[in-house]
Amino acid sequence: MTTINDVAKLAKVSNATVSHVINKTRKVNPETIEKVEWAIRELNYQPNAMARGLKTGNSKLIGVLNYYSVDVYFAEVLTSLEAAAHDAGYSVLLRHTERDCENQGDAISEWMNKNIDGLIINSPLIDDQFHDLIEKLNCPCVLLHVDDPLFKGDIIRGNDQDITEEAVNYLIGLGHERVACIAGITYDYHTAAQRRAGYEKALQGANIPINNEWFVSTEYGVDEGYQQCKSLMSLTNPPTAIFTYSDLLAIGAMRAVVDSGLHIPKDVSIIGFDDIQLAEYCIPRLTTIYQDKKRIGELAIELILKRIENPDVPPSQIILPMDLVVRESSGPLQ
Amino acid sequence: MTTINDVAKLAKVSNATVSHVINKTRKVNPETIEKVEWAIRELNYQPNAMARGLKTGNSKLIGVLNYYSVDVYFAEVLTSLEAAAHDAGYSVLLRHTERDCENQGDAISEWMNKNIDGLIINSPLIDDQFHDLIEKLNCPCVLLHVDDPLFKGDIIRGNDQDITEEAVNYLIGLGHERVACIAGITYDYHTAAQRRAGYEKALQGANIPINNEWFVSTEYGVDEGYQQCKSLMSLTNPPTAIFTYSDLLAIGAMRAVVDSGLHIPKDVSIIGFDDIQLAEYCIPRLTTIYQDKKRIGELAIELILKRIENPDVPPSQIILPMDLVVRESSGPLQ
DNA sequence: CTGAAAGCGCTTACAG
DNA sequence: CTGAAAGCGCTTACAG
Repeated sequence: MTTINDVAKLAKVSNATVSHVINKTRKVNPETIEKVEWAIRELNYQPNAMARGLKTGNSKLIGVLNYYSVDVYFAEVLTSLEAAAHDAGYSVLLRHTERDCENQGDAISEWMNKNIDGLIINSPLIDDQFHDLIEKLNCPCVLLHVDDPLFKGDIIRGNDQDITEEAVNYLIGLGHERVACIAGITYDYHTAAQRRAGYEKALQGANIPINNEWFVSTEYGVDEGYQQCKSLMSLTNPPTAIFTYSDLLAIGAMRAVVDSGLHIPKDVSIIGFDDIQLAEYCIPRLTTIYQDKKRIGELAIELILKRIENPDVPPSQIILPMDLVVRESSGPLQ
Repeated sequence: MTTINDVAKLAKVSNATVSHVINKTRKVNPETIEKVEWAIRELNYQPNAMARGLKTGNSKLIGVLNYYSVDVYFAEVLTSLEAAAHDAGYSVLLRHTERDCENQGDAISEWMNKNIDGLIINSPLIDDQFHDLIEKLNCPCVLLHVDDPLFKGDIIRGNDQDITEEAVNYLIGLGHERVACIAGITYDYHTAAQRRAGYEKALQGANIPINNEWFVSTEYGVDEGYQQCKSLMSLTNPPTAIFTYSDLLAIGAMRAVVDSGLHIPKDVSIIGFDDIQLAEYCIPRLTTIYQDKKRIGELAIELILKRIENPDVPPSQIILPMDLVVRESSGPLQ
C-alpha cells in the first residue's frame, strides 16, 4: 500500500504539504502542487479513509435502516439517496431490519463504533430503547414517515391524514358506502397512524357509520394483503371498496378478490399507497397514492449534510405533497 | 468519546490488557478480566472501528454492488447477505449502479480507500476497466451470475442454459412453435448469455426454425418488457409464447398482451425468471424460474470469509440449481 | 509558502 | 500473567 509519506518522498516535500494539496486546505506554490500531483499519479496514491477518519473523527459513512427489503417503494428512495451521498463524498451502509426490533438495535450499535456521520431511518420501530440508542449515537439522524415529538432530529413525511381522507372521499364519491381498510401495523408516531384518522374522517363526513370488521391491521406485504382481503371477502357483508396502506398490500388484495371469483373494479375497488413502478403495470392497473421517492432520498441526505455542518440547526419537519393517482383498480359502485 | 485508555485507567491496568480482554487474544487473570469488563460497562465503552482498522488493516466492511435497484430479485439476496455479514462482524456498503458503468467504477474507487475487506457484485457490467479495478482493489471478490474466465475470484451462478432449455421445451410441449424471447441486454460473460443458447437449443431440438424477429434484447425492467412485447404483438406473425429474462420483463409483457386485447395464457403464454415474491400474486400468476436467493446471499458472504481467512484458496465456481415453477401464465396452445 | 512533530485510538511485538 | 512503547496513515496546530 502506498502512503502519504511515499508521495511526500517522491515529490520531495513534507507529508503536510501533500495533505494540504489533496485537501486544498492551505495555499501551496503552483509548482509544488504540480510535483505533488505528479507523484500521486505516479504512485496511484489513494488516501486511507480510516487514518483520515481516525484523525478527523469523520467516517464519511452514512447508515440507512430500512424496515422491509421486499417493499420496492424504498428502492427508489435509496437510489437517489445513494447518488446524493456519493456526490457529497459519503458511502452508505445499509441494513434491512426485516420488521425486527433487535436487528434494528444491532445495526445501530454496530454502526456506532464505525462512527457513522449520519443515520437515515425508514422504519416504524420506535420505542424507548430506540430513543436511548439515538441519543448515545449522537450524530445527525433523519426519520422518514414518522411524527415523533420526542425525536430531536429531522423528519421527512407526508400529510397522510389528508391524502387518505381524499382517497376515501374519492371512493365515497363513486358511490361506495362499504369501504374497508387494510392497514399496515400501526406503530406509535408512524404517519400510518394518521391514515386511520383520515379514513374515519372521510366516512364520518359522509355520515357513514364505521364498521370495525372492515378495519384490519397487518404487516406490510403481499401475502398479508392477500390473507386479510380473503377474510374481508368472506364476511357476510363484504366491502365494495378497500383502501390499503401500501401497494404490496393492494396487490395481494387484488389477487384475493380475483380468487374469490369477483372482479376489479366492478365488484370491488382497491387503492394502494406509494405508487411503486409496478402499480402502473398491474392487471388491472392500480389506483394509488403517489409519493416523491426521489425527492425523499435527496432531502434525507441534504438534511444530514446540513446538520453535520451545523449541529445546532433547530430540527425541521419537511412535509412532502402526495397525490391520488386514479387508474383501473377503482371505479363506480355497480 | 471514551477510549481504551479511559477503560485502562479506571480498571487500573494497561491498555494492552484491555485490548487483550476485548479480543480474547491472550490469557488474562480472571479477576483482571472482571475488572476490565466492569470498567467497560461502567464507561459504556465501544472500541473505535477506525482506529482498529487502521492498525489491523481490516475495515470489517463489505461492499455490495447491484445493477438495478427496482429489481426486487436482489432484495431477497441482500437480506440473507446482510444477516450473514452481521453475524460475522461485518457491515455492508451498498451501491446501486443503476445500469451505469461509471457509477460502478466510482463505487469501487470510493470503497478502495475505505479499505473494504470484500466485494460482492451483482452486475453484468464487466469490461477491461473492471478487471483493472478489481486487480487494484486487491480484496476477496464474489461475482454473481457471471462466468468470466478472466476473473480470479469466486463465482456463484446457475446453469442458465439448461434451465432455459427446459423452460422452452415445456412451452414446445404445450404445442407452441412460435416462441419468442425477451432477453435482458446480454453482456459478455453474464450467464444471461447462456439463456440464448438454451432457447436456441430447445427450438433446434424440436426442429423449429429460429426467427430473429422473435428474439429481442432490452434492459431489465417492467417498462422495457412492456414495450418489447407490444412490438412483438404487433408483428404480422406474432408469437404465441414468450420466454423472458426476468420477472419484471414478464410482468411488463403480460400487461402488453392484455393491452393488445389478448388473453393469458389462452392467446399468449409468458414465462419469467427469478421467481420474485410478487410472481405468485400476479394476475394471472406468473410461471417462472426459481432461484434460491437466500442461499446466494449466504454463500456470497461465506466465500468472502473463506478467502479473507486464506487468500490463496483456488477460485471456486458454485453452481446453484434452479427450478421451473409452473403457474397460470403459461398453458397449451389453443 | 513550507516543514517538524504531536497525536487520533487502537494492536502487537518485545520484555519481564 | 502483565506493561511500556512503537507504529498504523493521516491532519493540524505551531513555528519559521
